Amino acid sequence: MAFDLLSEPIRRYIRDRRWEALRPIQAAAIEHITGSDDNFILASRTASGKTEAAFLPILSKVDFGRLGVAVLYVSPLIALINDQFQRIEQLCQYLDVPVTKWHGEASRGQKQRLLRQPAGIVLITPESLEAMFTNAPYHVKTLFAGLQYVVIDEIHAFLGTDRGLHLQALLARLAAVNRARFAVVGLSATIGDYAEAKRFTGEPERTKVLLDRTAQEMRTQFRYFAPEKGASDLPLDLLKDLYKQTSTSKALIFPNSRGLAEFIAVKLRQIADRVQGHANYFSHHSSVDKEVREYVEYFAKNNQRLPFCIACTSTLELGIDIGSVDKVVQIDTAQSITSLIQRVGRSGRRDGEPSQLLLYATHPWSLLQSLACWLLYQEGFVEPLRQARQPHDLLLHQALAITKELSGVGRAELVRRLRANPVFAEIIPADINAMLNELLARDWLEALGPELIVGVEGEFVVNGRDFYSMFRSEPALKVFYAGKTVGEIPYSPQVQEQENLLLAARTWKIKEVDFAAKRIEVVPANDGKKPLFFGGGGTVHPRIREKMLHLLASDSQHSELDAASQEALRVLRRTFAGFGLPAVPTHERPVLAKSGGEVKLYTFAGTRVNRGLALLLEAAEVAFSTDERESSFTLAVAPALLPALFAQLRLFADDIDFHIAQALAATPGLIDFAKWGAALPRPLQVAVLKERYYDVAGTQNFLRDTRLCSAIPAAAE
DNA sequence: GACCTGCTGCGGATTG
Repeated sequence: MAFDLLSEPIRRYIRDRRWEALRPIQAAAIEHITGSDDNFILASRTASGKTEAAFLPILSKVDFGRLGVAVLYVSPLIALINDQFQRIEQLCQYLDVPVTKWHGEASRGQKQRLLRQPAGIVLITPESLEAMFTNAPYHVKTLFAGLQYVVIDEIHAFLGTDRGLHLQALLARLAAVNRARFAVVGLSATIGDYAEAKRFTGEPERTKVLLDRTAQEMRTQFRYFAPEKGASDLPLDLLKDLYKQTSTSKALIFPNSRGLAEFIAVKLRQIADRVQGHANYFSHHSSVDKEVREYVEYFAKNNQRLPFCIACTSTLELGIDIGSVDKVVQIDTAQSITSLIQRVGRSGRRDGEPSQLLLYATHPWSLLQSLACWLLYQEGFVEPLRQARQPHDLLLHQALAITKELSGVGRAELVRRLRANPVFAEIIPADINAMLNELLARDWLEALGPELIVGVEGEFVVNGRDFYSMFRSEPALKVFYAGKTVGEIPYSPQVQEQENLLLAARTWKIKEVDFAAKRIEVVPANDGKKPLFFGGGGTVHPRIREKMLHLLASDSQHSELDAASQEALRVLRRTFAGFGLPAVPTHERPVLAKSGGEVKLYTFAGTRVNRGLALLLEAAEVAFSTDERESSFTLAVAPALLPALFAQLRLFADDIDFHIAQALAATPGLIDFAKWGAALPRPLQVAVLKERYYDVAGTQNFLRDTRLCSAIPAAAE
C-alpha cells in the first residue's frame, strides 16, 4: 500500500491531517517515485492534490543530510510560490527541513540565511534562477550542486512557450554544475502531447507519465445574444441574463479581455445596486493592483457562504488557491481547449451537485468556435504544444548570459557549452557562428584575443532589469486614488484629465496625469468607459477550425444549446448549405462568389496556416482582406481563376524563405513576437518566423490538397 | 479579436 512506502514523519503528517484516503494520483506517485529515480510527469486536474503527490514521496526518500539544497521547486508564478510555501512548510515541519522562497519579492534576509546554511527546499521562478546564474554563479554552485530533485509546477504553462524553452536551458545548465544526476518531476493538468512533456525533462526515455483522467462533471449551457446594432459593448439583455444566472452563486466570468472584464464587473455591480443584490463584484487581471488582486483571492478562498462574482482573465487560470466556484462563465469564444480545461477546473462543489458552465456568445462564429472547443474537450482532445527545435533567439540570450556568468569565455568554450545544451541540439554550428558574429558586430560581445567578453552596448543589455526573461512588458501608468494604487493602464488617447475609466471593478474620473512620473490620480465617478488595452490576436489550432467546418456541414443537434443558440447555428448552417459540402468534409473548403469580381474563401485553417497564406498572397500582389474570426479571405480574383492562383502560390511557397525575408524588410517588427529576435542576423530571424509564426508545411499542404466548393451568391446570402 | 508571466544591486529612508 502506498501509505506504507512513506517515511514515518510523512505518515505522521498524513495521520495528523486525518485524510481518509490518498487521492489516486497521490497513491500512484508514491508507488512510483519511492521505488525509482526516473523522472515523472504527474497529470491530473486542478485541486487533485498534485503538490502532495510529488512531495510526499520525494520528502520520504531524499537525503537531507547531504550538503546543499536537496529539492528545487520551480513555479511560473510568484503568487503560486507564496501559496505553495505554506503547504510545503507545514509538511517540512515534520522533518525539520528549512523551506526558502527565492524570487524577486522574497525577503533578502531569508536568502542570506540560506546562503549561510544551504539546505532543504528552495522555491524559485525561472527568471530568478537565470538572475542567479548571470549575477552570482557561485551561489548556484553553493546552493544547487547537490540537488536530488527538481519539481516543476504547472509544467503545461511552460510547454510550447519561449519561457518553457528558457527553463529547459536553465535545467541543462543546472545539470552541468551538479555533482550527480537529479530527477525531475513535472506537475500538470491534462496535456495534449505527452511525448513532448517527456522531452521537457531532457531525458525522455527516463521519464514516465502518471495520468489521472477523472474529468470534471459539468452541466453545460450555451446562451446566445445577438449584438445590439452599432454597440461595441455587450448586449444589455446578456448582462441582465448574466446577472440572473450568477447573483446567488460563486462565479468566475471569463470575457477574454481586461477591458471587458472591467465592463462586466461594473455593470453587474450597478444592476446589483439597483435590485439590492450582494456587493461582492470584483475584477481580476494583470492591470489590477497586486494587493487588490490578493484581497480578491483571499475573499474567494476564505468566505464560506457569501456569493461573489469575479470578472477575470487568464490570471485566474493557473493554480492559485481560490477555493472552488459553482459557476464558470465564458463570454464569447474559448481561446483554446487548454485554457477551457483550466477554467472548468476552477469549479467543483463538494455537495455532489455538478457545477455549471455557461458559454455566452454574441456572434454566430464565436458560438460555432465555442461549441467546437467544447465538443473537442469532451472528446479528450487537447492542443498538442510543441517546443521550438531551433530557438535562435534563446540561443542569443543564453550566449550573453553565459558570457556574463563566466566574466568572459573563450569562443570555442562558449560554442561548446551552447551545443551541449539539449534545447539547441538541432541548431547547426554555422548558425551559432552567425549569431555570435552579429553580437560582435553590435558590440553586444567584444573579442579580447581568444576571449569573448560582454561589449560596451551589451553591458546595457545584460545589466538591465529586463534581461532575465524571455518575454517583454508594455509600459503603463500607475493609477492612484487617495495614495493607494488601484492598478495600471497603458498609454492611450484615453489617458487625459477629466476622462472616466473603469478599473478594479470601480468607475473613476482622471484628476491628474503625470507622464514623467507615470502616475494617474483618480477620484470615484458614477460611470466610465472600459479601459483600452492593446494586444495581438491569438492562434487557433487547426483542429478547432476543422471541427467548426464539420459542425457546419452536419445537422447534429446539441442539447446544451438554448433556443437562440440553436437558431443562430441553424442560420449559419443554412448559409453554407449551398456549397455542396460532404457530410464529413476533409479537404473541401467553401468559396463564395461575390459581386464585383471578388471571392470569399473560407479556409477553416489554423491561424498559422492563414498567416502563411496571407504572406504568399502579398508576395503574389493579390489584393485581399482577412477575417480571422471566420477564417476567411476576401480576394480580388474571379472564381474561375482561383485554381491558377493556388498553383502560383504553391510556386511562391517554394521560395518561402525569400518571401519571409521580403516581409521582414518591409516590416521589421514582424520578429518582435520573440523578445530577443530583433538582435539576430536576418537569415536567423527568417528561421525563427518560419518555425514559430507561420506553419509552412501546413500552408503548402493546404494549397496542394484543398478542393474548392463554390456556391452562387443567391443561394448563400 | 487576447491573455499571462518576472526582475539586480545599491543606497538610503523607515521601522521594530
